[in-house]
Amino acid sequence: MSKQNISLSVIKRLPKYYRYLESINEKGIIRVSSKELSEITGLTASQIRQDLNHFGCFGQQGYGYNVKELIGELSKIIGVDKSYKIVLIGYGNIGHALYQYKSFRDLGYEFEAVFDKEEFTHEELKVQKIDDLGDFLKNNKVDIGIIATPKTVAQEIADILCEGGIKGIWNFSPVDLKVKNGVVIESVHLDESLFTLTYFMNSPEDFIF
Amino acid sequence: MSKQNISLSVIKRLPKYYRYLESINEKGIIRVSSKELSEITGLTASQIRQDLNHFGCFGQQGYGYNVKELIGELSKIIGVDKSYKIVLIGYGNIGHALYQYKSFRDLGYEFEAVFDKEEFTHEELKVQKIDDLGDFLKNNKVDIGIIATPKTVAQEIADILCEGGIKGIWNFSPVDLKVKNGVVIESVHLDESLFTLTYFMNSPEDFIF
DNA sequence: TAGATTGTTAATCGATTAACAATC
DNA sequence: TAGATTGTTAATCGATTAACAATC
Repeated sequence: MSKQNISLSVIKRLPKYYRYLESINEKGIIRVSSKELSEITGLTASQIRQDLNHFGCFGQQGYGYNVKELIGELSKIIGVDKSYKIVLIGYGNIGHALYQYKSFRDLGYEFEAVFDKEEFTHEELKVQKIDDLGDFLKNNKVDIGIIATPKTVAQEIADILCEGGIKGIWNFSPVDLKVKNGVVIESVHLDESLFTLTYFMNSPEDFIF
Repeated sequence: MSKQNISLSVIKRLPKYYRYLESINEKGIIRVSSKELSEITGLTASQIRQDLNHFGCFGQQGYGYNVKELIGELSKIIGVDKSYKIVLIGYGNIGHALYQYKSFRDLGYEFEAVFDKEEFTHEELKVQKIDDLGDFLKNNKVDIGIIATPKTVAQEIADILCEGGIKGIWNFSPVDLKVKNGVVIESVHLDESLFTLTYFMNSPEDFIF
């Protein structure tokens, strides 16, 4: 039941469970079985039960899972029950979109500061000069750095973030960053996603989803 | 050597190969071995060779792969050698960012029209009313629909897109869309990505990447 | 109690890695 | 030719699915 040895495949499914359970909960449903979850998620009931059992015994024989309770457990497992302090680097198209995205704030992800190449003010938001990032991190405890810069400077920014004691990087630039052990990287490679779509559009015989 | 039976794992790696090869090419490097590719991508040489051999014999014993040639082959396999016509639905934060993103245009992805709840004009771009999407698709051949709407209307939009004969949907709303067979869905679930990051930030012992 | 459904072990399936003959 | 490196088969490893005893 230790957290050790849990595979990436399992972990990547946790947010999906969380999302479906939230939508079930919004409908006012109290309990759900792995079979029912299987039907709406498209995963097998067996896999759902085994995934959850990596973290604990949240169900009850003959009953299934209590929706609210399971959401609570998943929140703790994923860590969305806590709040996180963020710095955003790169206030271009994507950076701007992420900054505006309200859902993340509601979940407890708080933007502490925004940096770009040059300092400027945009609708009451003071965007700071990137040169001041290092100092800012020295004086403020920040958990997550979002990199939404051109790929040419992404690694450089990552280095500053690591040096500043950040715990995780959410990377939107199309490069694979190298960081010291202990810092977590999660990348959103939009180019790769679009290419995957493109591949399948040209391969009508491929029905592996 | 048929395209049948190629697993999703393999296909998801193709864009990565493409990206690394482009960067090697930019450095003016002519040839590359699977061993060298292994070192920069972090994948095993064996896996790289086996992945590529699903699509053809692009290498040469004792030499390796010609960088430009392999890029050309990958372009054809992925389908980035062609151009694609896009409609964007939802011109909010993310929709706006995607519309502005220059790289995609350079690669041959062309925005034919943009739709939102109400029609309006923004910096010379005429955003059309969503009610006109169906008609637009009847009169224009469109390949890809990008959904960047609130989740409440995403499935409804997907239905209109399918009805309109679209081939692929790039979905940014946090739902799993259901479409008729033959239409390809690729979703970018930002919430799931952020949750995965969050999970690992709270699990320092987990070193499975 | 009888029916339902979990938690968990065992069986199957698929993906990755290792090895090496072929050959440039 | 000798060295390097591919393409491909076989071995290993890991993830998914099936099955079922436990039990609510």
